Amino acid sequence: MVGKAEETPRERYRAQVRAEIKERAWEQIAASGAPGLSLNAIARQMGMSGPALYRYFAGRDELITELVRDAYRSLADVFRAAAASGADLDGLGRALRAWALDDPQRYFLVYGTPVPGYHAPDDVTTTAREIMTVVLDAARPVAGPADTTGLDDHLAEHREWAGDHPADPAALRRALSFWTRLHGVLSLELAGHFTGMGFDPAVLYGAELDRLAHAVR
Amino acid sequence: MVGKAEETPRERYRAQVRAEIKERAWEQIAASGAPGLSLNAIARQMGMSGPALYRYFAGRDELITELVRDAYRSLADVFRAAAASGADLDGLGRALRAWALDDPQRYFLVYGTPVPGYHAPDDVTTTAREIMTVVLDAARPVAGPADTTGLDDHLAEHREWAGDHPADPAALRRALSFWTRLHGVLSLELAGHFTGMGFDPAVLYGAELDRLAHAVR
DNA sequence: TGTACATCAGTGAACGCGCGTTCACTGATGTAC
DNA sequence: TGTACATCAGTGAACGCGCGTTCACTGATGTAC
Repeated sequence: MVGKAEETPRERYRAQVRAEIKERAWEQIAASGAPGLSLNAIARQMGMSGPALYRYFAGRDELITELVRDAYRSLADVFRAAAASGADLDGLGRALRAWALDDPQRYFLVYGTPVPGYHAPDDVTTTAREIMTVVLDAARPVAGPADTTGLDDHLAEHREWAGDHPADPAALRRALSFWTRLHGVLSLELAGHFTGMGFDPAVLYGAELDRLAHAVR
Repeated sequence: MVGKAEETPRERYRAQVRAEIKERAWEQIAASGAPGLSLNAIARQMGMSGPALYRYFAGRDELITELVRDAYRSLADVFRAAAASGADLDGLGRALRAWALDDPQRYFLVYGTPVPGYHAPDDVTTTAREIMTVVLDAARPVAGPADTTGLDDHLAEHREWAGDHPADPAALRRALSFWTRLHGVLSLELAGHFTGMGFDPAVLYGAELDRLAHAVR
């Protein structure tokens, strides 16, 4: 045995099959949405029998939970990478749109209509916080005009969600607006509500992002 | 026969049953989301057999389509009523939030994650335009500062969605922002993404609406 | 007012389907001596 | 190096379920003469 974390062939194989199951699952979600995800259909597509999947996942719920986790993780990674290479709020906004367009159903799995009854695993809140931290970091340097709505005061008093991040109220406000405004444009675009309206969603998104990056007024 | 539009007892009965089917359908959607809607379950709840529903709807798809239509119609009515009693953008924003909170799954049926493959009936675009017109009317009187992002120019050149509404580019921009920004806050709130974050979604919504009502900068 | 007929709401059985999941098993792969 | 054993991936049959939808029918309600 040489050193640590040796991986046996069997472990490698398991990891590969697990990965392929997830891939097929994403394909299926892309094709017919998360509610239509079927274990048997995945197995069929992989040329194996349904029960075989139970070697890899405890059941349908666990698979979906894993996909949700991966989706959060994926966005967090994208954001961290962007930040690491010097992206500001504007850069994060572009990264977000690229990530969303890359796989709309993945975006919806995270930010879309919740299935009544289903609850995401607790550990994704950690990843969600990680995402928020990156945004808060980027929201900090920019100084915008004062808030006239009383929102800053409210946020100053309710900053649990920011953890111990040293952002000032204006940055909290900007980070939140980054989230809600971009989601507003993005989710309507991905849901197809802009089709046939004439304008280019990218321009709308860009304008919204511009106003955020320079200052939320 | 007295006058016009006489309604026979049978017609009245039919209308009642149809209405009850829809009610139960909404209850079911509220409980387990639109994808989980089942004709048999509705029939069971009404104390009748499954096939009986086929007297009232051609099938599951037609029922859902009807619900989508009703949802759009409902929002359009709310907006028209608000506008008729003198509501400005701020009033429309409040009406929108009330309508959404009143039945979150109805909101999601209109603005939520689209089911790949399903297409809303064409005639809802008429209702959607009606909704947009009310917003455009309200967005008109307010004069805000100039746009610095080039969005106004773009919208001036792509105003198909506004029909022949005489709104100027700034109003087009404000109307669109009304839609995307409020949807951003509202959909995240309804999906539960703000729970546990500390702040009050109503305050965030109110602040966003304030900035819209006074001027989109 | 009464009778013959037409309309139509609702039933029950049935079809075919796909689902998630369990279980006892076969057969291949890896491990220990 | 060879043999005995343990591990474990995958199968096939089965269970129970609910779904949407069709079909031939019963029985009540309404209509025409």
